[in-house]
Amino acid sequence: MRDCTGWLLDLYPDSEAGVVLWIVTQTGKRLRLRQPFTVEFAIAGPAPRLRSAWQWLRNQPIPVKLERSQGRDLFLTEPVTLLSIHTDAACQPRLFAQLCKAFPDLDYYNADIQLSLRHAALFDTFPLARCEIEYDAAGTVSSLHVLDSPWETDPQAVSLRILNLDSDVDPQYAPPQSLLVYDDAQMGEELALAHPQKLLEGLAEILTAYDPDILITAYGDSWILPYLIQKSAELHFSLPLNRDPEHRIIRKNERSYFSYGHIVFNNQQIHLFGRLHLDKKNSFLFKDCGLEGVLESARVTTLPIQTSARTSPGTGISSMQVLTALRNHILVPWHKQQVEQVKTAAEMITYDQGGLVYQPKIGLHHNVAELDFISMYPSVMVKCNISPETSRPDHLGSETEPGLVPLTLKPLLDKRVKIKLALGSLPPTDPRYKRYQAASATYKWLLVTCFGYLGYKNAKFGRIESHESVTMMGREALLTAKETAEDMGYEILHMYVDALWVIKDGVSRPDQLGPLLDAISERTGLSIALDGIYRWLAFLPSRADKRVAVPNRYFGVFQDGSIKFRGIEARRGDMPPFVTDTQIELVKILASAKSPAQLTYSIQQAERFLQQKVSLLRLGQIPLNQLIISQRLSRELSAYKSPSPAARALKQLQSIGQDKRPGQKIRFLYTLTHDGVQAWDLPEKPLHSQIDTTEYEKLLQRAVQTVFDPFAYHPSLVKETAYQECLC
DNA sequence: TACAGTCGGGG
DNA sequence: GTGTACGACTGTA
Repeated sequence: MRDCTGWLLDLYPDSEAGVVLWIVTQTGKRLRLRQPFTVEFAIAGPAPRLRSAWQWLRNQPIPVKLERSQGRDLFLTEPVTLLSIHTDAACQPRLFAQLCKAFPDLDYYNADIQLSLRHAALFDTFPLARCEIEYDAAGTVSSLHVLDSPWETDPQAVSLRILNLDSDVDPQYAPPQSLLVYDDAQMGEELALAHPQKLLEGLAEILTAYDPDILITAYGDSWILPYLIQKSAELHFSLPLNRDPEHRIIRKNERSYFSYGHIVFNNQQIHLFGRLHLDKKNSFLFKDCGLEGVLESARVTTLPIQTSARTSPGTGISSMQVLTALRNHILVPWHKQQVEQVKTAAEMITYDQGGLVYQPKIGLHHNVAELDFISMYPSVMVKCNISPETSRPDHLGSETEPGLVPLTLKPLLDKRVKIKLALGSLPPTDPRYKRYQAASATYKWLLVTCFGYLGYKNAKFGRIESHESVTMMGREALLTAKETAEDMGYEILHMYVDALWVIKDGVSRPDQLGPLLDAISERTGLSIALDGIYRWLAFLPSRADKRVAVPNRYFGVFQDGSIKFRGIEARRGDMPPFVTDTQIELVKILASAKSPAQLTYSIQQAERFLQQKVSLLRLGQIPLNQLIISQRLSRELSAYKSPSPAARALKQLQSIGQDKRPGQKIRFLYTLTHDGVQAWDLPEKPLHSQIDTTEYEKLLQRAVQTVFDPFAYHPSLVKETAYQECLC
């Protein structure tokens, strides 16, 4: 018998039986261990059907242990009678698929659960958990103890070997000539793509010598790894991308799906075994929060690192709920079917609204304080114990046992608060600072998504009534905050879901807001913080009707000089960088005015800056990539009923055999050509003389108007003097 | 003018 | 493998 202490790098089903565990030991060894692992799932239904299923299970080849049992379905008051099926982890997905095909009418429980979650429920494991393990000479684990928890803020760190794999240029802009292979110290090699055999040999040598734990690529999912795999096959070369020789690399297909009212495109994925492949271009989490964020997300969701890097926070929070359910012996339904309960008309009025949204007072304001509730909705869920099983408001607070959702959220919220507090007192140079920031940003997404998930009808533990309870409590809290502020002599300029903007004569310093913040926290039981005090802030009217305010169109500058803007052109992803940058720069110039008196001067400065930009545009001196419009395709080309610019650009691409799927972005320029646009991904770039500058001036004019309007200033873009200055 | 198409939002 | 809202706004016909 041997034993070791180490960190769990990866966990997946063995091809034969049980699970494979990869351990990075304290002494730096990489161990591949196996552990027998039996899993359980269950079916419910009419007794005769369960008897038939019992017979069927007895007569099929996969070994199973069957028993009658009872379980708790969160959505039912009575216990459910079950036929529970115990089988080996490696066989369960196949057995479930076959059983489900033979008995589609039964209710399935705990049937489609990630292996890592099942393991976590039993052994308290999670990615990078520190473990103490006993195993025999054949590498079979006999005991496993986890020594730390995902909720520790400073776990003993594991030292991982990281290898980066990029191309010399971004393949989106030009065809790459070589691959760059380098470690974290930026030491590495450049391998020419022109010589595949030499490329493979060079890479194999590095992989063997360095034996990385994590392979971080740019476009490894969509291009580099598929390319390497294909070349290896063609040349009969054995490239050690994988660490586990018994497991083949798997490719998960690309797909498009709906999320948040948009169609989203997910590229294909390449997963390795025993080594982790992370594609930084195919992971929102990686782009947002870096490797630290990816690892942190895996730790708290218990999803495998390669999976957690590529999934949405919705999947993450859902996994956490499933884990809570498993640990508390609550059945996890498959294909949750649930209808909204009938409500009276009166109930509809109180329930069926979202967050509280006010009409802001249009125009320019000075010394405005913005107060934000911290993680308002998740806090409400925990504080009021809102969960699918405790969601009716007449039940609110009456449950003594915390529900599934609060139980899941509590440790996450607590850890985020702990980290945020620590961040406040740490210097940015502290080694923990970066990790804490990444972790906080990661948890933020998990927490935010949890609320939406509560109201999603296909979520395993969603229930629309819980969703509505949360928004109702949120509205109440915001109204309480409003009353509190008014009681203390503040004027409310605006309220929006979890934030309010207030002013009061003589209040212009953060410390003056302390009593108000304390009073609101006291009266609502929720944490609220000062986002900042604006030197000035402009709430914008609707373009259609200048008398009507729009709840989320504003821009302003805080006392520290940082600017904040919502809903204006620069926030939109479909504006060309030229317009976005110019608009932001204009706001910054106006922001440099420390007092209303200095504004006149700043406005003049802003106008001069603007005239220069316009001149450069007309002279064709703005680089083409500053003029690219990027839009998300919402459908197939044939499904477009009217030829939008994006559709016309897509048509151009398709005519040269390039395709874009719904959810992918298409980039184009406004041109003076027949279509009025030119797709950026065509081999030919347009000449500057073909650019439709009036179209860009129109976009710019609009963005400029947005910024200058609150200052009652209306510049025209044509100014001969500035134009001539640029000509010289 | 009506309808089609795109975007943001939370922190 | 997991949020098909909702309203502001612009473009097309």
